[in-house]
Amino acid sequence: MAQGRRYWLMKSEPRVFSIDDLAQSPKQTTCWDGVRNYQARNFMREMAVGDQVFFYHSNAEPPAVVGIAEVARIAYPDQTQFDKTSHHYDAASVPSAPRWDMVDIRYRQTFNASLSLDRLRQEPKLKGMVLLQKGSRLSVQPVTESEWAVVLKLAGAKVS
DNA sequence: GCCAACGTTGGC
DNA sequence: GCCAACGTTGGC
Repeated sequence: MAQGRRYWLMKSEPRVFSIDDLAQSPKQTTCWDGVRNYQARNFMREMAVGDQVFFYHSNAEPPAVVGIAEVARIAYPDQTQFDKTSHHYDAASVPSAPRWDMVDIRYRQTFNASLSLDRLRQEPKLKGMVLLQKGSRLSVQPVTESEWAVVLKLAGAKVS
């Protein structure tokens, strides 16, 4: 295992892009465009290839961690910021100094039983998770190694 | 669909 | 540099 491999959680609305969509993408890989929050962007800039990612369904019934992906490409400019026809267009960003980045993530697995937000809240060991903090809305957030292990265990997922 | 919490913008 | 107004996120 690579030293210092890190763990993250990324949110997506399943009606927009679900973990099934990721699994069915070419090479089971997608670029994570559209992030327009500086904190989330900064976390993506810290990512390394091979970092592990919990795939979280937000605005879902129920909201839940549904599986695992991994970082396949480190941060690079999100082209949608320059696309006037895109929802994510940012008139204040210029190609010589792109404001917004994205990473590529690759599908790894879908949990047999997804872990609802409710279930996660019931686990004392996960009290500190960024996801569970009051008012937390970050769409890209760090997960500690111990939180990663606890969630995996709750999911009954095979550790590889 | 509501609205609390949070981030961003822009007037001053 | 303060802060009110506004927009967005995302659980419920």
